[in-house]
Amino acid sequence: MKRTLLENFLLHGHESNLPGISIDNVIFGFHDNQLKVLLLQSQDKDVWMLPGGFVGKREHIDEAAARILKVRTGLDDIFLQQFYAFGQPQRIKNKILMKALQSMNKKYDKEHWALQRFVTIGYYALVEFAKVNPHPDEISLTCAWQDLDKLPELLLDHHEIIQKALEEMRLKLNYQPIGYNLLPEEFTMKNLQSIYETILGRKLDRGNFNRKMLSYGIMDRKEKHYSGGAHKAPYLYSFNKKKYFKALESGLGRDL
Amino acid sequence: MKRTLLENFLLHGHESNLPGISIDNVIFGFHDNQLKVLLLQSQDKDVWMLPGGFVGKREHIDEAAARILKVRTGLDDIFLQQFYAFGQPQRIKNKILMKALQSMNKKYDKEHWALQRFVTIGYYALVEFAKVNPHPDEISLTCAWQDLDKLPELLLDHHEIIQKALEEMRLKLNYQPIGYNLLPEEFTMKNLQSIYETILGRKLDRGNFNRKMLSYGIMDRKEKHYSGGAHKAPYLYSFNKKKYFKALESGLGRDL
DNA sequence: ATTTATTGAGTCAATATGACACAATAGTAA
DNA sequence: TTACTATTGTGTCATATTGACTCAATAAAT
Repeated sequence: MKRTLLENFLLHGHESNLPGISIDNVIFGFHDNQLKVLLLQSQDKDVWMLPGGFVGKREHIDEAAARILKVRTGLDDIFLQQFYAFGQPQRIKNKILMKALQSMNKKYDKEHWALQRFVTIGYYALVEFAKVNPHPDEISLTCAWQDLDKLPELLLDHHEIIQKALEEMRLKLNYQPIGYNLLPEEFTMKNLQSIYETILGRKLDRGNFNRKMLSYGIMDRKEKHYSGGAHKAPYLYSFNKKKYFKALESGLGRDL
Repeated sequence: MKRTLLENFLLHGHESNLPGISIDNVIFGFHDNQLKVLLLQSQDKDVWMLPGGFVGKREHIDEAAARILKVRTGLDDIFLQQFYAFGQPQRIKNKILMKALQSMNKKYDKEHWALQRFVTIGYYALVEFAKVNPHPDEISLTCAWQDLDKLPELLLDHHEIIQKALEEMRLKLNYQPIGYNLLPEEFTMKNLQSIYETILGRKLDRGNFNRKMLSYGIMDRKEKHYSGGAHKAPYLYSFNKKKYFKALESGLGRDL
């Protein structure tokens, strides 16, 4: 069954997809006060890769990215941002797909559409960790969250792609609802601070971070406190969506 | 002669270029205290477009962008930054190329490689206005600088592409040598301020801008004054390249 | 009951910012 | 030569922001 899907795709994919263009999604989630990336493990078991795919002949590249995201996470309406196109001439998806082709005992040659050079367009997605049910596909064994700072060996330039995603996210931190999309409805100030620290790549002072975030007036403090951890129980907050998005228009921390 | 080049390109371009991918350069220059964009006018005379081109089968997309830039400006080693990929399914280069094909009286069909949908990758370039000698090509009549705020009618989504270039440039303003690449060796503080005002899209206070720029310690003040304009002659400055690039690493205006 | 790590709140000096003011001056007009 | 004008270099000052730091409160663990 799975084999049939893959066969069909390799033999007929060129009829419905654009040649030479692929999409790779860097899917970020937040758990245990750490940023995670959703990765696939190939059947070889030794290499991990970003969940990617191709673009339909009449499909917007943004739609393609959303479709691919949905396959992996089951989620609709997810924040998705294109950030860079990667176009080294060595970008050829040979390893994975060649094995697949060989295992099919099909005839194929170097001209096979899936063995050509691909320019890949990177998107980063911000998802709420708890809502995701990772979903492997026909050429992958595993689909799992990986710590950003403990990434396994990755296919091709996928390591570079993740780094670039982080860099671009850093630039847009004050203009996009990054905390909003990564966190659940209710969260602690420390949760939010951890996200900022990871994206900015440096530690922030707790008190000052607190003061600054609250000064934007974009969060509502709940009566409830977080319970479960040791030590003093922190307040829970949620974003005031209306004020948050209003503030993002001109950029957090930027003056009118 | 020109006809032959174009013919050759349309008939054989698919052999040496990647299918379905193009490059469009937004080339910025600075003159008369205004930002300008270098545009091409098609033979139809009514539509302008960004200077673009295709990617060689073994060429890095960055190299392709640099090659295309060189053809237009004659310049090497120019600051060039990829900023976005545009992939609506309606992106078909029909108008211009169809006319060219028709005028050749060659047989062609809807499957012609140049009439397929293209995903275009946008780069912005920052060039020193005075060093550029605009250079039209075989399918263009004119190649000229246009004011950013008085753009003529543009092909396809090229207007959107220019806007996006500006937006992305705004985000990177503190991390890229934007003034350095747009200005000549010596310039006035007002020149620099005009660039910032255009990119940020708002007026800045003269005195405060002055104070802030000088506080970075990245500019050397010359003994000479600018002469030519009426009124008090301003100082000339030049960037201290070493300090400038050092400061950009952590971002202008950002703390350590 | 005591310990412990963490939280909420606050202090305070140093720095940055925004909004102005004002004298100096290069070319222009008289 | 002189007055005029628009622009420049520099400075002021009240206010806002920042970074570094305290300290009492407190929830869970011992």
